[in-house]
Amino acid sequence: MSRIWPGKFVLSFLFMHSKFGFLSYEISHVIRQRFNKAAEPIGFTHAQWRALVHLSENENCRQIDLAETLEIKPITLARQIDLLEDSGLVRRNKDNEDRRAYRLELMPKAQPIMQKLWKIADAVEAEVLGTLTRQEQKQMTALLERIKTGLSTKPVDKKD
Amino acid sequence: MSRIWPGKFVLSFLFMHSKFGFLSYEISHVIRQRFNKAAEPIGFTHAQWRALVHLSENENCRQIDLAETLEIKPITLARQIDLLEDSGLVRRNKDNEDRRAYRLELMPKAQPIMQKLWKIADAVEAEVLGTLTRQEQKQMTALLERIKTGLSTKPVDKKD
DNA sequence: TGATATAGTACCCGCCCCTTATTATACTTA
DNA sequence: TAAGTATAATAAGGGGCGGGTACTATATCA
Repeated sequence: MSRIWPGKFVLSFLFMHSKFGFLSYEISHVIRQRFNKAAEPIGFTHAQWRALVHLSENENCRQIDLAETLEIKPITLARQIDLLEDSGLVRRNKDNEDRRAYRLELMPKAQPIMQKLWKIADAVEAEVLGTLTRQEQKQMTALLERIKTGLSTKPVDKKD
Repeated sequence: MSRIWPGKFVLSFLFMHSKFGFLSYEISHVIRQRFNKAAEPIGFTHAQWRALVHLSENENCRQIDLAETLEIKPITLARQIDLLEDSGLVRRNKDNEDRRAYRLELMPKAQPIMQKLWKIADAVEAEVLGTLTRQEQKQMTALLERIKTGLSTKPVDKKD
């Protein structure tokens, strides 16, 4: 029993488990941290930021649709919308055709704030992605896009 | 004022902000969710899992070193170690050379559990990465590795 | 009309991480 | 050796983000 390996369990790694999960988590974690720190003076978090951006890409949508886009539960989104509404960046408009639902409207006040937040987001990403060439950055973003697309077409194990 | 764009703020995207931050977050979020759901019967979370793996790669390290590896604060790690110690997977050994510090030891009991968790992690990743070819998976992991390496060599803005 | 489904939310909980302050120990320096 | 500083770990307490369940109001279907 040769004990040339530094740890008892290192053998597990001879089978080359992928570390994609850890890597993507750690990197996105760092991005979130840095964004939150930089955006704290403006008073917004990464989660609210994410909601804002996805909302701006799909304005006047219902909460449930936005929640699905964000891959979070409606109740979780409701909290973020509460905050954004308190800040005056978003308004809940009663849906004409379905009185249960709201349509989310981005208020004009959101524009300058989103510009600031984009600046922060871009700066953080530039810092994080700095070690890659532009070519590599594009490549990786494309790969991630494909993964994400694959996720939505191949749900976990919905029973229906 | 041509209003051919679906939303008022879509113009922001003409400048092609990178969505790497969102993408990495969303994907890692899905991975965590699926891992946690699958690992719940065994009684461990993704955070504990992460600690276990990094510990197995660097056995007998001190908490502060492991915390740095994990990119979390020592107090945050201490909680995870509490749980892992309660489960009998990890033991805190007093450091001979520094009586303030502990050396973290993986207990034999950890091995079978880690095997199960690796199975879950591998399955989740296989599912998530399924849309990419093996070549592309390697490519992307390599790129992420480089990003992560770049992160540690270029800290946020430590003042020292 | 009654049964079922859906949009949103209130309430409560868990996980993960943090800030600040504290204790015990180590190191440094005078 | 004594004082001051730095460090490893922890206690206390809190916040952000997310979920489960159950509820209300409305919609839809039979």
